[in-house]
Amino acid sequence: MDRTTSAQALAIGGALRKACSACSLRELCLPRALEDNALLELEQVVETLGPLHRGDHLFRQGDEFQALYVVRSGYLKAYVVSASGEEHVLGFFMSGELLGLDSIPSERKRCSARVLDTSMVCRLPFEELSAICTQVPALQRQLLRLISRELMRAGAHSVHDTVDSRMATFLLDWGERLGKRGFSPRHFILPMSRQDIASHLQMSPETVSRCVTRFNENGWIDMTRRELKITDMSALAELRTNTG
Amino acid sequence: MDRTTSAQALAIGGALRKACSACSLRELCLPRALEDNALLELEQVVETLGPLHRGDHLFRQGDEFQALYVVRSGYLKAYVVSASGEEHVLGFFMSGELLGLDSIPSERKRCSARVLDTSMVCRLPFEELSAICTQVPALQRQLLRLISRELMRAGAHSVHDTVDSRMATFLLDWGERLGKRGFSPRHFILPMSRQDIASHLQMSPETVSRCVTRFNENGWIDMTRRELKITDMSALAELRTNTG
DNA sequence: CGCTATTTTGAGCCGCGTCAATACGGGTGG
DNA sequence: CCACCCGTATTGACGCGGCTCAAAATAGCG
Repeated sequence: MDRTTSAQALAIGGALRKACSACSLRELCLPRALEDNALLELEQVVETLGPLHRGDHLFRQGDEFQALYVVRSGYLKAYVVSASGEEHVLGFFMSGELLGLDSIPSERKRCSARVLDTSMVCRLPFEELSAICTQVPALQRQLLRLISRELMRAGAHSVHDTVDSRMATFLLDWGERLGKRGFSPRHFILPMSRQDIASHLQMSPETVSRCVTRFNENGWIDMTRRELKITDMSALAELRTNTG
Repeated sequence: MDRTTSAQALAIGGALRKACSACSLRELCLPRALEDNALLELEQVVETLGPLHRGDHLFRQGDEFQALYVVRSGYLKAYVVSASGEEHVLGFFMSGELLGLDSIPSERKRCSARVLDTSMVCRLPFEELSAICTQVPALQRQLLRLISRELMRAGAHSVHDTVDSRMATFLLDWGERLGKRGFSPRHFILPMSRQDIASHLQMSPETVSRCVTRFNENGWIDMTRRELKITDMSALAELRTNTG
């Protein structure tokens, strides 16, 4: 999947530059339910960045806050580096998802965003976006909608569920997000390392590994390296207690 | 403090009904940095609720989303009830703080809010608020600011710190929030039960209790029941690793 | 002054983190 | 095409923090 995705992004890169209206992500993204003339305004302030490559930084902790970002294609992770120097992964992002919402008040980025797999990204300068919002209530609404969705996700992070529960939730959630984008929700390639998963789910890499092994042995999944086939959806679904 | 706070709220309840501009919370709240005419608009859609009493619900999980709420005085908690029937406390709120941000997209409240101690609350009907935002960029900005602050708080919840670390963080944070409101940051009365604290910090009530005992023995705090004196600020500060 | 809810204390156990060693895989150069 | 190397992933052994279960102490309330 790595290569396919990035190749596509490259191929249509030129066209992306001026077309929210033609974007396949329209329904998932900011312009959802926007009228044509509003879309035109939005398009004028959107810049497309990329292709960005594995390891590149979209922004860094401490940078000045200036823009929001939407993933066009590829995958990114957001993370903070704690005082003790360890990385803590806040989340992973795929096409249509919004990054950078955490930093508006401080005027400094609270986290860094790094590319996991070759990506195209739309940049929405915040000042301009904000200005358009005052003219287009629907856009303002949608922005709030997306922000609030983000809040929910953050709040749902109920640790103190079992390790198995958190892992199952993570795998199912990732599959569902892919499903909304037209990919298979039960067979995919994860773009992040075990370390990243561990950090995000608040456990050790060893535990992630053991968890995967266990799931494999139980016949719930078939996972080697980063390729995952979910073979027993309902078994995983039973493990996750929370609101997804 | 319980009685004092609620009594004040009652005493000036009448005046509150029409005065963002005279509100002592103005700097902490939504109207921060708003011009006078914008304030007038805001005042016209704000309703004041209360006094609400311990145990009352401000809203419940599943309710239709219609408004945001700002605490005028008193204390509330937000929580979700999981499928297994247990309560999970998402956060505690004091004067000037905003509730209800998690629910915008779903049109249904994702959590419930319950009064911990007699409270006055401002109700901001979302439709109207949203409409004013399109006319008053500064308000829109401030709303985003508050929402984003909320996001940060949610993200900062780094479990997998020690129990002691989480507890220290919680106590210091609570004190600091009180400090911003003119109260002592090192001597106060917590409005929530040990159970609530435990749920919020993702630990068992027994562990909370043991933790308090330990802190007492170390001479860091002097806490009996809900009254807390912080006697060694720096000891606690050393425990908290994260961004507060 | 008893009754009940909350908090504290104690004993025991288990999940998961830590440390350490091994296996795997992908890239590189001969 | 194979040998080598290094980063990532797996597996194993062990210890401890914090959960669980259970009981005692304390506070709030009629």
